[in-house]
Amino acid sequence: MVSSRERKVASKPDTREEILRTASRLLQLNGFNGFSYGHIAKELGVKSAAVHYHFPSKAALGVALVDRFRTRYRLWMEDAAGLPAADQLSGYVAIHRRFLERGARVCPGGVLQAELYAVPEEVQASVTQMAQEVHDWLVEVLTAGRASGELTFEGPPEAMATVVGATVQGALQMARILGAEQFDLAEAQLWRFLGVSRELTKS
Amino acid sequence: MVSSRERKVASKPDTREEILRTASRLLQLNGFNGFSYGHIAKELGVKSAAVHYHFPSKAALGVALVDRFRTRYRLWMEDAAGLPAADQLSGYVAIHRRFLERGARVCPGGVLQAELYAVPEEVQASVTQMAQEVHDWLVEVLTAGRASGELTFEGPPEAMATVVGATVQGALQMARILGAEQFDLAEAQLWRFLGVSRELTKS
DNA sequence: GTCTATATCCGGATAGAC
DNA sequence: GTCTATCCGGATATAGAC
Repeated sequence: MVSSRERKVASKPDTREEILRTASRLLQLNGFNGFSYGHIAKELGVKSAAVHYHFPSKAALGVALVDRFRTRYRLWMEDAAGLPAADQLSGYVAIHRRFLERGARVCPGGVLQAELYAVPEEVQASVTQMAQEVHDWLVEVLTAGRASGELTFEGPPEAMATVVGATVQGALQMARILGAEQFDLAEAQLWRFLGVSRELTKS
Repeated sequence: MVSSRERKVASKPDTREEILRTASRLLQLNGFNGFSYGHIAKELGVKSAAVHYHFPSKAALGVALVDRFRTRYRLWMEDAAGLPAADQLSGYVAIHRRFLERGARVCPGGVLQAELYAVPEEVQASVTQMAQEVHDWLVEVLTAGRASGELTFEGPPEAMATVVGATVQGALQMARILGAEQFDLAEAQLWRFLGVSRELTKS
């Protein structure tokens, strides 16, 4: 699927992609207002003007970051669509736990929500869409999971979705201070509330 | 409060205090890196140099903000110490819901955790202490509450504390995007998990 | 305590050479 | 595509007058 035209001859694996990866890491660590073109450029060994070439404005960069994350998310959801509800939820948690493992990062969506009114409007719009999509997905999975008998939680799926999403986001941020174990504790607790014995669905 | 001009000349209730209140509001709305001396000064109708007089550096201002919040918290905890566990937890949630009501703000502690590595070290230290204190308090209340039979949740109090804290923080941030109702849904769900019928402890 | 003025630096952004 | 050079504005911070 890779066109023959764009084979990178050894040491030139697409600067644009590297920018996105670096920026993504910085976003997860420091927040949107906690990194700059200069930071990205320095890490990549280029000048900030080069970054501007690929992303004219920081708003554009922010939107690209969110949309990239959003796309991956959607692909993953489609991929996991057939699985049991518990497995889908397990994957959802695992995705977030990975942020933690990669050096105390937090979810890009979460940190952008926290500083929502301090980021460009275009970015706000993208974040809003992503958050809504993820929330809808959670509601869906929880609804189906309970209908099929896989899950046995109480209360409306809508409320449960908010608790699951908020717990994951919040625990991720909290884990930086209280330690990574807190995230695992929170996860274990969620499984109890969902009526799932975790050992069974360990991925 | 009223549309009539505020006579700031007549009533002079400590500029320092007004700075803290304004900065606190901006912090809750935009995050630590989302406001400046200039913003504070403009809102108060003074120059930024005046703000520097009261708080020499932004780190100092940040620490003052956190410590002020921390102190209030501690006083409130002492105050509520005698109450039933459900009432204490209810108050805890209410404190946070108030942020929401005051114009889609989030918890200062929460937003600082989100951008933790992008704030001055002194501020990080204060935030860490506050978060630890609140967490310890939650564990205590939950432990005592279950021991007394008031609460009937499953799992270790430690894990439940993380879920409660994370849910509140996360739901607050999420409510900006998904709507304030989400916070209430999450709260209701928490009460279910705690085995408390919410109507009884409505404050 | 607050002001004016200023120093310094940084961040976002653009123009044009290579 | 990346560089050098540069502009602009904003942010932190300080000095000294009032």
